[in-house]
Amino acid sequence: QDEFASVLRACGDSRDIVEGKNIHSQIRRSEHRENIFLANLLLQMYGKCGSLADVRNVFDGIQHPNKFSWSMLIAAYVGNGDVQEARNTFNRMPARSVVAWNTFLVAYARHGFLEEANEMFKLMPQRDAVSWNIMIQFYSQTGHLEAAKKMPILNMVSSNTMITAYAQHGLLQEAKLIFDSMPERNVVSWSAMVQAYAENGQFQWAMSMFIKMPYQNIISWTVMLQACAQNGYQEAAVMMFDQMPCRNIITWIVLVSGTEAAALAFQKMPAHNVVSCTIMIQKLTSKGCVDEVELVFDQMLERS
RNA sequence: GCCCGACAUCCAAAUCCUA
Repeated sequence: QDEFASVLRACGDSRDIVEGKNIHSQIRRSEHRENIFLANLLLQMYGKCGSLADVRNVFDGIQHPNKFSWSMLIAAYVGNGDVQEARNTFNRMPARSVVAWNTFLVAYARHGFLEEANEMFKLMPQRDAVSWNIMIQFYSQTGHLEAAKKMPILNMVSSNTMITAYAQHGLLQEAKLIFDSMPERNVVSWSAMVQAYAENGQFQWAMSMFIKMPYQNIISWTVMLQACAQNGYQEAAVMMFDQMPCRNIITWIVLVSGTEAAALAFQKMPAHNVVSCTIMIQKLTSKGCVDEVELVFDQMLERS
């Protein structure tokens, strides 16, 4: 049922495990209780919500897991940092799809296991564009830019990854060269360039990219907001924030961490999490506001 | 028998951690 499917997706995206479990029991009571498509989406939802016990439970209830079930199980373990279980699953699955290989490759890549990732990549029976892109990202983030450069650019994601890789190594011209040579660009390409300039002190270029991009989303707005704050444009940052068509908790956090009026912004935030409280505590600590630190800290404990 | 067929893996935004 498409109805169940889209609600499950939404629960996964918003990490709403309560609603997710609610849907789960509705499915169990419905004619779809054996539906593997919905079972797979349940796996994904529980994985995103970080409930590995439920993931296992659902998986064990599937009579004949298909390739989607298996790779979602691996993805759930990888996403929650359980490399051991991801490996066990990978080893005991009957037929390993490219996606399963890729998903598991990500586990090694995220943990910076260079030899293991290289070995794995070499052993793969097939490699697709995603496999190569995982390696580009992996080499870049472990500081092996030369190795990353040797990889083929297969699609837009490869290019976007290389833009970020060059920018993180301070190589703006190279990043721009990739950007200019792309046959087509998406919002990620543009945002990556905005950030590339911003992080390398080229505020004007960042701004001009931001204005030129075909459309902005919440991430590009947030990147630009941070660009203002980072480069010392306090008023611009506040103006930016006020003009934004949409905001989420991360936007608010960037405002709190990047501007002078942190305490005020912190109070006005519609919601808080561990990160927002941590940043506020850091700010208050550096100013020696002992009482306020305790207040925020207690708030944070209450919440979790 | 063959082809096709919903759902999985990679890229851009926040603090620290991830042995």
